[in-house]
Amino acid sequence: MTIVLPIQSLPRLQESAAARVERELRAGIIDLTIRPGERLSESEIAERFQVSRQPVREAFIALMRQGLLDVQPQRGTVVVKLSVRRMLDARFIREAIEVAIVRRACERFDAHYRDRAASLIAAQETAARAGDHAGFQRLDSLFHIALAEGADCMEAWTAVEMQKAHMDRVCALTLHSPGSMDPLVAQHQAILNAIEDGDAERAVSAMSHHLSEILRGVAGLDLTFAELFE
Amino acid sequence: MTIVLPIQSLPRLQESAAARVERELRAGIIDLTIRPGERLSESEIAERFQVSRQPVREAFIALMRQGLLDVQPQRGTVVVKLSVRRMLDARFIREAIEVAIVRRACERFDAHYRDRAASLIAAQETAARAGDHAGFQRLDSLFHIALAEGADCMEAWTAVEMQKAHMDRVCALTLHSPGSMDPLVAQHQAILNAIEDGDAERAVSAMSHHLSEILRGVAGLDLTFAELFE
DNA sequence: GCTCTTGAACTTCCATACAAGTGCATACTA
DNA sequence: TAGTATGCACTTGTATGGAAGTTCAAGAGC
Repeated sequence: MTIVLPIQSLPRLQESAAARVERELRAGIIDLTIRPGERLSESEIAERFQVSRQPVREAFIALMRQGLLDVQPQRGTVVVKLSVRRMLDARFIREAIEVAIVRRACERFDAHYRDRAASLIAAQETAARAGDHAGFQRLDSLFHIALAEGADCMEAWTAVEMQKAHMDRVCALTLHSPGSMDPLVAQHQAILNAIEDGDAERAVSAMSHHLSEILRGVAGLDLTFAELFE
Repeated sequence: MTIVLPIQSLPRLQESAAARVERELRAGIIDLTIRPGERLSESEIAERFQVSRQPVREAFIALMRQGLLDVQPQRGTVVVKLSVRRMLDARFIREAIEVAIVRRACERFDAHYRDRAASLIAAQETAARAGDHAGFQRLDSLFHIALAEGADCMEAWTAVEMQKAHMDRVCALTLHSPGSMDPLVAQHQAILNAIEDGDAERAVSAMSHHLSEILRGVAGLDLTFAELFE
């Protein structure tokens, strides 16, 4: 007797070419490997990824909707420049949603994700001491996701993710000094503590403060890196 | 001497085929002309709109990102069914953002848009008396947009729009009784009054209450129209 | 009657060719 | 020289054919 796995029910074993191009381009745009203002072209990217123009085009359109590319018909496609205004707008929207998330988390928060959030904070301390910024950033994201999951707000998180990209892109410019991560860990702990206490107002103000502090050190970057800003 | 207008600086005179297909399909999906659970296919829609499959495909992908279509590779595309959960998630996100908008509006609100919001409320009263539900819905949307514009939060509104679709889709099921629009007008007025007074807490609770009342009458629809819900 | 195979008819995904528009350099004209 | 055509090289947008995968029903084999 052979056991037949329901393969067809899985999403798909291999992501599509369009999805791969979009994922890699997105990562490059956010970490500024692909520079703001840079001109892209469907055919050039297609050649680089060894695919046809069509999946590249679909990736371009998707990234345009996310506000990362500017597709100008018959003219060309450019990576949108950084923008203080756009960053502040992103922060405004993100704060609105994440504040609502922690407020709900104070009412009901899955115990499993409370433990997960706590262990993520511990991992962040380790990463901070090791000076592992890339790892820290990944753990930071996972912490916020854990809050959303614990509060049963994953749909809200997908809305946050789009905005987060515009904050991350500007933050990628900052030089990470050795002790820059420690305050963020403490802020995460403060948020989790407030949630565990069920203190909504404290949780909200802790999250609000945290999202402000993330952007500490970006002031003046639009002058230092003027060519990257619009 | 001939005057040459800078035509090339305009966005584009005629929207692309893909944009047109997306716009029309989206409208149909939201007003339930295209029924939840209905099966679509690129070639069928392409024939209906007299375009090739490619722009239809792009429209499908865009609508999938908005959570309105479910594109299953090599299997088919279906209009996602209505979902109470999804509607509540949309309301949660929308409330989070719109509450933040009115809160900001209490701090700074462009006078021009205050007048515009007031005139929109007046127009809503007229539409309500005439029993013009389609017109009322359009005016309702314009009112919320005016708030966002007045508070200088248009980026936030684009985030709201995506969620709004999931609420509108369920609301399209409700039978509009003659007096159902009057309370909504009053709620709009309450929101605007609070903003004019600069009373943030009152504005927030007015908006919150308004967004709750919009969904009045949808309770039990998932049982009455079980085949449209997942 | 039941199980398995097989093939036809669909689907979405990708590659390729062509259409249409933009910008720029070059050459031509007054 | 200044101004104006004009053609070329590029861009994105659309059409179409085929590749890869899924579903389903008909039919062979037991």
